[in-house]
Formats: sequence, structure tokens, C-alpha cells
Amino acid sequence: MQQSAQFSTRQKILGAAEALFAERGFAGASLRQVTAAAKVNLAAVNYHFGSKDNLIEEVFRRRLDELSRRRLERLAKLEAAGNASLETVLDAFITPALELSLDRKGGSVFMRVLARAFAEHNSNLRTFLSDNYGYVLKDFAAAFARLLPQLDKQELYWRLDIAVGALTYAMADFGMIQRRSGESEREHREQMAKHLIHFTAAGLRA
Amino acid sequence: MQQSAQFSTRQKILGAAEALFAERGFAGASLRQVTAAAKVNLAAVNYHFGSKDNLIEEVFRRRLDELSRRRLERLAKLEAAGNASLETVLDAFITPALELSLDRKGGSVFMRVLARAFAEHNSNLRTFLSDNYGYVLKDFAAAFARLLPQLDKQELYWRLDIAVGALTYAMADFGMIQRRSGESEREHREQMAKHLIHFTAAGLRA
DNA sequence: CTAGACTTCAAACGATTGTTTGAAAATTCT
DNA sequence: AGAATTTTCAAACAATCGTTTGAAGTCTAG
Repeated sequence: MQQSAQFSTRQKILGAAEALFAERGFAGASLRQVTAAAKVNLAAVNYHFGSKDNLIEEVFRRRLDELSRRRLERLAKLEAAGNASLETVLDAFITPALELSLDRKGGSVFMRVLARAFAEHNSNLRTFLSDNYGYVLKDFAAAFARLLPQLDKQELYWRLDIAVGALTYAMADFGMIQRRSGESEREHREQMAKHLIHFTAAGLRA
Repeated sequence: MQQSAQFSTRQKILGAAEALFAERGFAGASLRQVTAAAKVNLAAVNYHFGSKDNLIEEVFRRRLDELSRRRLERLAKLEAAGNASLETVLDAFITPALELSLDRKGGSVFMRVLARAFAEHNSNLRTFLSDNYGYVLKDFAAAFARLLPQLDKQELYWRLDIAVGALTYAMADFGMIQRRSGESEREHREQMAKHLIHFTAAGLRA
């Protein structure tokens, strides 16, 4: 009957860690809480991941490898088809994250974990993310630069910085808007994506 | 010689706690680290504040009481003078925070602590902030509603939610833009405020 | 000056932290 | 089947956590 039986110990730990990190933060969630939620032995974390810090990095790697791939794939398709606009490029960035959020296997809290990482200002974690996934933001920044040739470099960077903030915050569901009753999770997320693209595109080209 | 001598034990603890909470989070910063940085005895925290949770709330109270007062004061002045526009109302919200950031007495990290609180999704902390300072956001939301009568309630709430995200993220300095060499902290912050107002106003009225 | 209140201090409380150990159990390979 | 490898487990490690204690120190009012 237990759903978790079909997952490996590794996957059970990653899933429980992701949920608890989202809820309590990296320092706030202990390995005992994680292993209890995953219904595995405490020592399994150090056996499979070596340390808590490595577990944290693995929580990101599990989602970000595919998320980055899908984002860049969509972006490349747009450019190849000559369909690149502020709206479609923003869509290429947002939609893969939205699909991840709707993924049955617990992807719905990962964006919250990702936003937590932004708050860790000087830690190894931000360096890890920047080193391993910074190229994604770079490619998107280049696409925006092509679409906004009238903006000088400084002006563009300011706007992209603000746009990343709006996207990060909204996709982590940090805001106060709750899903309306009678509205499915999918509908709610799609509404959010629609407004997010509209708002951010206007801010970028203002 | 030591600058801290002019501050009371209470103030020294609040200042050190604010800085360490910004850097390591609430769970990540221990009371021993806080009292060591403040150069006071460990027991002083429980003597003056009762508990770590109370200390956290007091870190917010110390800044937010005045910040909220100044924001609403500016907003009221705008409305009295009939000068309310998206730009001026956003300015009323942002400028007091900018001034706080430039305050010599360590206000520069408080906005980062505030953004951390947004990541604590279900904790007592968000309830505390919402209960005690939620009226500020409510008053500003009402002002925006008056300025954007063409938007229905749902549409308006979505945009305000996204705007709050952009403001929170940017004012916490979570982004990647660094202060340029030869640029003062004040100039940097003022540039940020200018771009933030421009971007957000465009997003709101798009 | 002295009594009383306020503040600081070193030390210790039990609980919890991440990590390690070595043996038991389960799995894989020949 | 048995040998070898991988995985799980209960137990313990030292370190650190928030909090409490009671005595020593500092300050203020009468």
C-alpha cells in the first residue's frame, strides 16, 4: 500500500529532503527529520550522499539538469524558427518550470527550494548553482539583448536583474495569492505564468 | 576605541543578530554566534528577549515600525496633494526602504532579513509580519486599485503580487548586479530604485 | 552610605546536530 | 549453491543547540 516502496532509498531521501528544505530551509531541516519522513535509516544519507552539503547539491542537480536542458531547447527552437520575442523567450524560461511544478513526483516544491538558494547570499550553494547552471541565464540574457537593442548594457542588466527577481519570487509561490476554490492547480499555475509573462515583458520594454 | 561601547547590550545583540540572520538565516545563525559577534554574554539574549523567537521578532519590530510609518506618511501626503500616480506611489514605498538601507547604523542588511522572512512560508514569522504590518500593504494596494480602475480585482491582485516579488527581491540585493567601482553605495541604491520604479510601473499598467 | 533593583557572568542543563562505526541483512555474481 | 559485494541498521561519537541557574557585579534611590 505504501507508495514509497517503489522508490529507491536514494530517491526517497531526495524527495523528503526537497520537501523539508522547502518548508524549513537547509539549516532548519535536520537529517533525522529527512530520514524519518523518507522512512529510511539515518545513516543512509551519509552512505548514499556523503554529507548533508552533498545531499543539498544533489537535490538541485536532480531537477536542474533537465530543467536547464528543456529551457535551452525551447529557446533554441524559437531562434531557429525566427519566433523569438520577449513573450516567447519568457515563455521558454517559464513553461518548463511550470511543467516541473505540475509533475506528480513532487516537483511542486522544488521551485521554492530554488528560491531559498537565492537567499543564501554568500554560501557555497550560490557558487555551486552559478558554476553549474549560470550558462542558462547567460544564454537567455543574450537572447534578451538581441530583442532589446535600444538598451545599453547597464540598462539591460538592471532590467534583467529585476525580471529574474519577479520570476523567482512568483514561481516559488511566495506571494499572497491563493488558488481559488474550484480552480485546479494546473489552471492556477497557468494563470500565474500568463500574468508573469505579460508583466515582465512590459517591464523589460518599458 | 571600540565603536560598540556606545550601544546598549540590547542594541548590540539586535545589530549582530540582524547581520547574522541576513547572512545565515534564522536557523543558521546560533545565539552563540550572535552573542560572540555582539561581544556580550550568551545569557544576555534570554535575559533581554526571553527566547530566540522573540529576538527574531524584535529584529523586525525595531526597523518595521518606523519604516511602515514613513511609507504611509509619504503615501498620505501624495493623496492629500493629489499627486498620486503609479510612479509616485511606488516611490513612496521604495524610498523609505532605500533610506533605511543607507542608514549608517546597519540598516543596510535589514532588507535582506526581510526577504528571508518571505521564504519562511508557513512559520510563525510570516503570521507575525502579516498581523502586525499587513495593513501597510493593504493601504498601498488600495492606492493602486484607485490608480488602475480598468483592472478587475483578480487581475490587480496578480500584478501586485508580482510587483511585491520584484521589489522584495531587488531591495534585498539578491540579484547579480554589483556596485560599480567608483560608484557610491548611495548612487547604486538610487539607480536601483529608479529602475525598479520604472519597471514595476510598466508591468502594473501593461 | 546602604538597601534594593537591575544587569552580567561562567557554568551547566538536557536535547539535538552531522557523522562514524561495525555488525546484520539483502542482493548480486560466479 | 556459496562467495563477494552492496545496502541497511542500531548504537554511539563529539560538537553544538537554546535555555536555565545562582552568584557576582553594577547601578540607582532613599
